[in-house]
Amino acid sequence: MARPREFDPDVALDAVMRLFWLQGFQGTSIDDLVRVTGMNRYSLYGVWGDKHALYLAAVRRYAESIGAEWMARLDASEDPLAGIREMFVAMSAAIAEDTSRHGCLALNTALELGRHDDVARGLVREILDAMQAAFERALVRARDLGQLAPGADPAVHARHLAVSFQAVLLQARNGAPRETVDAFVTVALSTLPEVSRCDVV
Amino acid sequence: MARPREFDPDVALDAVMRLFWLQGFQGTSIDDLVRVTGMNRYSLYGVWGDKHALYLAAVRRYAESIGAEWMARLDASEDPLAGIREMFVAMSAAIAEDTSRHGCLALNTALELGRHDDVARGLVREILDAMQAAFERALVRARDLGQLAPGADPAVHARHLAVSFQAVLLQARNGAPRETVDAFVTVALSTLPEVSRCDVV
DNA sequence: GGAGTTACGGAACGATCATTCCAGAATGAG
DNA sequence: CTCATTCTGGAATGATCGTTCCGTAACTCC
Repeated sequence: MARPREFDPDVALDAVMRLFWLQGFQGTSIDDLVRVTGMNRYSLYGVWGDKHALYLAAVRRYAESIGAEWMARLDASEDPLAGIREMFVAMSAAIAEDTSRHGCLALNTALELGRHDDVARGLVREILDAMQAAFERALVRARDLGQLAPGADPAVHARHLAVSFQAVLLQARNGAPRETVDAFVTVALSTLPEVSRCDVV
Repeated sequence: MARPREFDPDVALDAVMRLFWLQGFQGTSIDDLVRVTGMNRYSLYGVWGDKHALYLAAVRRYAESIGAEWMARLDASEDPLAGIREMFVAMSAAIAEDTSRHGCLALNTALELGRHDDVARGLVREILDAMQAAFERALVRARDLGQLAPGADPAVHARHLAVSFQAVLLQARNGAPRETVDAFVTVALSTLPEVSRCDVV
């Protein structure tokens, strides 16, 4: 019925997401987005609305792709406590290799827009809450498997793990030396309320 | 010999620092700075140079006032482990009261400018390293007082504490619920390698 | 094949930005 | 008082920003 579009909105949004992830909201111009998507400027407005709406769409895409992948891997781990450990180790390894220091789009959003923008802050909160919930699911599974020390509160430790994971991601953007990240992860993971010699006594 | 300036550079830099702290580098215009300092636009350039140089001066001022105050308090604590605990508790309390979500200027800088700006990143690194060193001093003092479990490495735990403190500050900007911050602090502080019943056994 | 609809490329607009220029005002030295 | 010097208020500059308009091209349906 009309001229077909020459772009794939999904592919384009992915490119947009990656550019915002790298450069931030204010640091990315519409010209940049036109260049990276190969799209027409006007079409870009037609599909997603203005820059702010496009940014929110990119953050949602981030949550549904990058974020969901990490959480799915955690949920799929047969040994939940080992899954949590692997998650931190994998992230610190990923950081060490990321010379362009992406960090985490959700945290970047919280820092850049969160103070003024209630919608963005709510979106970030959803993402972080989802991560916290994933940690809590893993801890509850661990408890049911008898891996947890009695009296340990999965909710409290899930909060700690979620914030700790954010701390690691912050170091990513920050360019902290690997030994700092490793030292942090080691000590942070030592809080996992696993059944240990000490508790058995 | 000439017309005297109508402003105090120290007072002005303080106001500049607070505005950058709240609004970020890109989020603060020269007009904003003119307004908040009451200074002349041209004088502002004359004293500090361009916007970027002014921002770096503000970050240095932040380190020398706000940052140094926290570290001095830690160094002054008679009971070093208690001093560390109080530092985290005081910060989470301060966060809960700060409805405008300042966060930490050093971390904000790392996130906003750190990817491109080597000078800014180096400056932030100095600040964070200084904080880590302060934690390490406290832990070494604790060890000398016999408060630390044998075999505990002050350097490793100092890294953990420094990153954990950053994590708390991140929650500030983020607007996380107080219970999350409290849960994190409680668990994070439980890693302090204090002599305990378990170790005595 | 013509009509209607949608996408395209690019120019154009108004606002805001960092930075600089300029004319007048305030001071101290001679 | 006069002059050199420095500061002040505000206008001007040039670039970049997000957003919109417009003439043309490509496609489907009748």
